[in-house]
Amino acid sequence: MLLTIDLDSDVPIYQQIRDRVVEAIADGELREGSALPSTRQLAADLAINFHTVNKAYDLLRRQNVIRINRKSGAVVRRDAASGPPGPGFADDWEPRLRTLFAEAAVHGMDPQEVLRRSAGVLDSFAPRRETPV
Amino acid sequence: MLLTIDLDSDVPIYQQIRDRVVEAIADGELREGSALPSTRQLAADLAINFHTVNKAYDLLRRQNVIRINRKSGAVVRRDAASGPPGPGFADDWEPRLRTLFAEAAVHGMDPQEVLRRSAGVLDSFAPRRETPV
Amino acid sequence: MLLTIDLDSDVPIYQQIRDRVVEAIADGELREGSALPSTRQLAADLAINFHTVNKAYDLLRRQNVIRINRKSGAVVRRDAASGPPGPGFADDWEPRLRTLFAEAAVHGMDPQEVLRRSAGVLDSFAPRRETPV
Amino acid sequence: MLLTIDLDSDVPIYQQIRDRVVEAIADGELREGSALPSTRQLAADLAINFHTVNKAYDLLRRQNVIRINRKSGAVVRRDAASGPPGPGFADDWEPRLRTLFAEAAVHGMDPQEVLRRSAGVLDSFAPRRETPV
DNA sequence: GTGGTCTAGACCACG
DNA sequence: GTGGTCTAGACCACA
Repeated sequence: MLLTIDLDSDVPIYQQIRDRVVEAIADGELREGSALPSTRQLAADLAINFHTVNKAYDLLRRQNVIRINRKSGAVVRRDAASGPPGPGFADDWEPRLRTLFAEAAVHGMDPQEVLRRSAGVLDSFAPRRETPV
Repeated sequence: MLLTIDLDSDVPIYQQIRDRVVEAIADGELREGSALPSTRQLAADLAINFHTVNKAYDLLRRQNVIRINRKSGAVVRRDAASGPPGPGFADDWEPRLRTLFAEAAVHGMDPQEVLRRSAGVLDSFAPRRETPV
Repeated sequence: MLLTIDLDSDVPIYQQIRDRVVEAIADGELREGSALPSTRQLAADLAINFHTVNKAYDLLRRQNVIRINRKSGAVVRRDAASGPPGPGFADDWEPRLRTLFAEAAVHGMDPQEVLRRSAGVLDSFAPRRETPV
Repeated sequence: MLLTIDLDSDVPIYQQIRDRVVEAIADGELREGSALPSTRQLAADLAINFHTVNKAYDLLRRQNVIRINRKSGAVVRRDAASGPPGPGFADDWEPRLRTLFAEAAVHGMDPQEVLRRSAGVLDSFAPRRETPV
């Protein structure tokens, strides 16, 4: 199965689906052009309602991660090789990074350890392919 | 004012308060033993319901960041110098890091840029004091 | 009642709600800061499901027309006095204008008549207030 | 190729075809009596299902823009010189204009700018020929 | 077959 | 009290 979710998590299911898809793209399991399962198919696989999958896909579409086609379903629209982020992206992203790192700092995680783990996560992602000519 | 919040954000207010307090500790503005404003005081300053502040403080307490005494109010319980994180902390924290980084990767932010910003955020925090003897 | 919808139209109800709200703002019936009815209240007034209103409000929020606050509900975020459109707006808007005008042209409406009606519609809108200092 | 469509747009393909044909007539690229490509030909050119083209042509026929003969295929039935619009046309058309202009107003586009763009679009259309005697 | 819309109702999170 | 989430099922639009 492509992705797993935790029904008991306090993170909404549609958000978990979004996160798992984004991670799958970063990992290289999905890449630009890859097809996602149909909403009803994925809903059946995860034993959840198809509206919830719908909401997740709609969110991914609004974030320009996938495109949705009536005929062919959901398709990955961008991956790491699809070009640099839009101008406003970092402004939204870095504050969240700051909050996450602050949490680690307060709980006593060493800055070197934070950096080490950061590098480790980045290394676990798929190497960036060259931008297609 | 110690912390500012955005009433129109989609992030719940109590969560914003938690985040700001955590960041203030990481920044060194608050340290172990520092007193937080009283719930009613902070609620008045932020023009919000004091139950909301209560909820934020309770969350911080459950996360071992502050302790709450009836007499002395809310006091910072730990900062970066208060010792290493508990055993389960990284298991909860790193997946969130992974999700955040995956988002950056998918939107095309260069891994070097991610690392650069990570180091920048860590540098903006207060240097670790020695653990008090 | 603030707005009326046509259940028999082929235009989706949530879209009609969006259109009516946008028109009410252009007409000056609603302005920046005006509160919209709560989702469940409006749903009851229109005798439709609250999820449909929810979808309409969410669409308006994504288009920066309203902001939604858990406490105070939906509030108008921008009107004609809220500053010029974002850079991409005209690129999305003018093609739709072109299609609409082409339809008029093909059906034989005189260009002068088109312009006359255009001016008439614009005159029916509220005069632009000065941007608040 | 006469017309181009965007398979990823949220606008249905049959609607896009209709729009492009109407615009081609307004532009003067097609005029009364011009033949449209056969459904199968156009479907092949656009790499879409020919039923979709059928649906678009049927819509144009119902809107009195083309007529369809088994023998001669689809032929443009009217253009700007084919006489004034029917009595109900403006009643259907102007509300859509109102909605479109309201959107521009709410997003802060200046009324003068709206009129300027309106005139620009009309100028880009083919000049009206005299009605053939 | 695909996704989109609307209805209906339960339950929760937030303030 | 507000909006948000999830479930469930019917029906429609599109290709």
